[in-house]
Amino acid sequence: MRMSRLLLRTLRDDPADADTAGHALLVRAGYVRRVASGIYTFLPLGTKVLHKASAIVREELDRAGMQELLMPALSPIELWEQSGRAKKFGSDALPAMVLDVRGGRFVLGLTHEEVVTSTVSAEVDSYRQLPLTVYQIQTKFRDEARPRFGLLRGREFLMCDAYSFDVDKAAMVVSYDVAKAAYLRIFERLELPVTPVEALSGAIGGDVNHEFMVASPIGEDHFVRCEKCGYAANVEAAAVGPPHGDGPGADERPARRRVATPDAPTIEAVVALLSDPEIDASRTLKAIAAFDEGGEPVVVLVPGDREAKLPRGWRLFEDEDFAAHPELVRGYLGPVDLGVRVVADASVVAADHAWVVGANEPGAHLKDVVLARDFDVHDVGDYVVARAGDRCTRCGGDLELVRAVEAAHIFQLGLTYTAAPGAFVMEGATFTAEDGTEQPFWMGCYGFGLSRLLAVLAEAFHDDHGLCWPPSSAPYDVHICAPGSGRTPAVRDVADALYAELTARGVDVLYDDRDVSAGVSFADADLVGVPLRVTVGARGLERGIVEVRDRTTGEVDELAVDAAATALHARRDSPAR
RNA sequence: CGGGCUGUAGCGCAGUUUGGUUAGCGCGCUGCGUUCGGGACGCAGAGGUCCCCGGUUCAAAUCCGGGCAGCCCGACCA
Repeated sequence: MRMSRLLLRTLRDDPADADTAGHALLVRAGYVRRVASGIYTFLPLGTKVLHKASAIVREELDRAGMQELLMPALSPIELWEQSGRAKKFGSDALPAMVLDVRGGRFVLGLTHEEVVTSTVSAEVDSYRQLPLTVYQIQTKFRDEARPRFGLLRGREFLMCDAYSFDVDKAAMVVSYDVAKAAYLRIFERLELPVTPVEALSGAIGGDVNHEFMVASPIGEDHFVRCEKCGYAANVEAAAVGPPHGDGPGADERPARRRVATPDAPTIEAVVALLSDPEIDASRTLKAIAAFDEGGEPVVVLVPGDREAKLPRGWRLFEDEDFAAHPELVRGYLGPVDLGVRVVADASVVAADHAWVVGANEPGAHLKDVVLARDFDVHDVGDYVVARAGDRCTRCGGDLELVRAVEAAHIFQLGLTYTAAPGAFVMEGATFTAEDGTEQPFWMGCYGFGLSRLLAVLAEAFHDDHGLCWPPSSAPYDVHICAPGSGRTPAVRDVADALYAELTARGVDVLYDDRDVSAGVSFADADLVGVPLRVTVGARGLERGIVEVRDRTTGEVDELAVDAAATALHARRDSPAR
């Protein structure tokens, strides 16, 4: 591509609305432009990178035996009503965009379990057609509460989503492992270090699932990793081991007493009000009202300085639930003499000190409350969100906390969309098994954020001067600069010839044929970040050479003019890194 | 959804407090000339619904009211 013809304008200043270095560079270097909040145009350079990444995704998924198809972005709401997920629209978990148009009400697809399940159900009747995994690369829409970080969280984004269909659980696990391995190969080819972590499944459903996390300072997620045994999990899902401690001692402790705490419904407010050097948030108990999977009210206790984590299927109390249960006083909940089932995190039971707890009446708390003496718990479990320094449940090692971007997320859906009671079951999602019986499909689904990947790559691969693409995702293989070509015919002739020869050999070249100063040409080359820059100039031609500079390492080599094309072609195929 | 900040040329910004000629600056853009291997310089130009609607006033980018958009922070509850 001749740069004089490329739809490209580089910017000298960071755009005012860019909040990360990577995104600022994608805008400055002319890869993307914002159209509206969370909505972007991919200019030709950005589109090239999307195509390069998509090609890798397609190659690896095809190689894993998957088949590409393309489903509509618009789907009739009836499909979502059938599965029951329409009821979740508007929530954070399922922020769907819904459209009333001629012909009825449609949903702009934010994920395609319903569509793919009805499609496959209509085409597959027999176990002989299984296993089957299909995928698509398509634009998705989500009504995000707050789009941010450029391409990282948009309202419209490009995604690769795959769906597997199997005869039973064991076969599903095989398909899942195949997809997981394929995704790992994709990240390897993109040169992005990724960590698969155990995670929560949210509104998608299913049990086993993994997120593919890329460590990054702009990540919106955190995962914990055990340095010793390699266990890795999202903090929301991580199992946390009980801390050391013997539980409350048999020693004499002051009796519990009531203290007035008006207008102090939060832990911070209570601690501030008591202003007792002995009492910080860790000496208070958070008591959280929720419904368990059976719909029964339950109160969960965690230390006041910890974030709580609810088991699958549990649901927090909302305003109307508190209204319906006046005995549970919002902001002043405590375990003493509470007529509701109480469960506690293991760290609560292991602690050997007294607690400050809500008194179950507005404006009052209880001090010096001791487990077993003043209250009992019906069950002990793992109810806290992991944090750095917690112990690994597998090996007892220390967990470290890593900030990361969720680049992909894969799920073992099982029968969630086909037969599981109370799940998002679609009609007729069955096949005839070998024994002649009708059986539901066992499904998996596998999502990979492609436009988000652009943001992740830009964040991972840049320096002060611009982007530094790895060859696998770079928009071009080679960038030719020809300073002085506008007034030195020999330079122009050699550069033109090199461009023509490389292009003929299938090397993808960005040729800066603009009549601009050397400084501008080099600065733009740095900004755009093509892996190899070739400089054809009068200075080198006097010695019969051109210069090759590696954008990432800064290493400079010299090549004889007449051998340059051959050498660059060879280097493109096996980058010397 | 709550709070804060912002909206002026393609991009980055000043001007708004205290209303007053023809609304400025840098980058970018066009033309001519000089220069030119790390974002050159001179001269001459082009480019504006000052976010929108309404109001106050002789006069509004500036004051008032309402709206919209962007960015940031927070988001249940403990």
